[in-house]
Amino acid sequence: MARMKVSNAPSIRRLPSYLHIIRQSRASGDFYISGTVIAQELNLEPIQVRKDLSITGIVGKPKKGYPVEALVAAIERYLGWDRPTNAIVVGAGNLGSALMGYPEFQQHGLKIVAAFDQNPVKVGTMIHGVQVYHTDKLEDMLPGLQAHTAILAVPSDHAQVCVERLVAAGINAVWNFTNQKLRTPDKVVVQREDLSSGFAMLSVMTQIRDGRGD
Amino acid sequence: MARMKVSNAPSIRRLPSYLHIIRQSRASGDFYISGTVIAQELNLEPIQVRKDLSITGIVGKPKKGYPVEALVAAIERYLGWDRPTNAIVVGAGNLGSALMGYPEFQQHGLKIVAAFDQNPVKVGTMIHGVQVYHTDKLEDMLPGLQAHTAILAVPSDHAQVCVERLVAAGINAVWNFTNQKLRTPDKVVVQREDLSSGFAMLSVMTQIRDGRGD
DNA sequence: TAGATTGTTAATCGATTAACAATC
DNA sequence: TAGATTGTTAATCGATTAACAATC
Repeated sequence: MARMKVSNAPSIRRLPSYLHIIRQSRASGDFYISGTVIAQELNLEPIQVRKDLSITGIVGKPKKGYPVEALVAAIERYLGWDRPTNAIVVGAGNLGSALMGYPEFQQHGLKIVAAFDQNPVKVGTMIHGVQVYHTDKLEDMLPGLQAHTAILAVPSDHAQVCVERLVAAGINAVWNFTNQKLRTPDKVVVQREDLSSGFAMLSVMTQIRDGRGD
Repeated sequence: MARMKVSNAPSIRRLPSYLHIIRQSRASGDFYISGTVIAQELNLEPIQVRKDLSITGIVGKPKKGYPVEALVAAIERYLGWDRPTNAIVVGAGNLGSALMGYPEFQQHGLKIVAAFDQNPVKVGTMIHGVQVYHTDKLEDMLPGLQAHTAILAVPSDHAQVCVERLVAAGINAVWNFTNQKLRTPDKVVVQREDLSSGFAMLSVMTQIRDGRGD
């Protein structure tokens, strides 16, 4: 499983955007929303939206679109966002703190139940309502927290050591915000969030626009 | 240009990881690095690394690999990271502050020259060495800052209004950390960084591993 | 030299898009 | 009803992977 294979990955990545729009539609009282409207909103092709939504199993009505309530439920269910996920933040620095305060996570069932850090100045404080513990307490506390997901935001050079400890203590899903490739046992799922690759895209798009000749 | 079309997008997104490893290799005194080694480090196929690197124009030597120094320079050049990019951060909240303190940006030639925020408590302070100004000063200050890139980290409901002001004031590249789709003139390049889609991937991978039956 | 590694060309794979009949 | 929108099937497109001759 060293490299987890997910089919439909591009579709899955688009689902949260759809969910966002469909929830807005629900909030404004609509009962149906068409793929055409969603596509318009996100600058996509309607056929792509229909294809993506088909993975949720919801069928639409010609002329009306998809039933909003059922679609929200089906996307949440497909993503596993219909049940709570407890997570810990490891590394309560700038980025870790920002993630603790990120309001949207609640809408994904993601609950940050504790943070861990080496820095004695941070230990014992609350950041955005989350208690910060010393990393040494990790093994003691993790079982009681009912959390198997870790949001990793430590300095890059601690990343590998850190993840090994996390896995030993019971973590099996890691959202990796460091720029390190992590070596983990097969059963551990890792999603790397790579800011650099986003900036690479922005840089290249800028150059092309400015006539780099591509 | 409403939807900027970039060929090789997946390759471009991988280049920063390659660059990171090749720089490490350089730091440890190597003159050559093979695609095989890079692939091993990142859990990729060697053929993919070779294909990706070919877009930089650097040719390798059979049996030895690619010249480290030339490859670093070529990737930086391809990404436009060989020349400085001045950027402003708009929204000095949790995420905006974290981005100002993100050490890796320096290695990409990205320099944050100012931050803007509505909050009077923040205005006038320095965050990670970056001066925070009131958003009202945007139009006055931007011309003097020589910055055409904005890192957008305002609350989602301000995103659209905000980007319109930015564009009017001279911004032509936006790194969008809000969850909003932005409507912008064709000439403006936008890269959206969507945390939700990353979490969607993590959630689905977890479910598959736990036997959702996919 | 022998063999590891390259670059190229072709094959495969998967995602996007097009076409269109079905239908509310 | 007329027409917008759906779901399906097929075509296209682009990215990944395989095969292999060239070569240091």
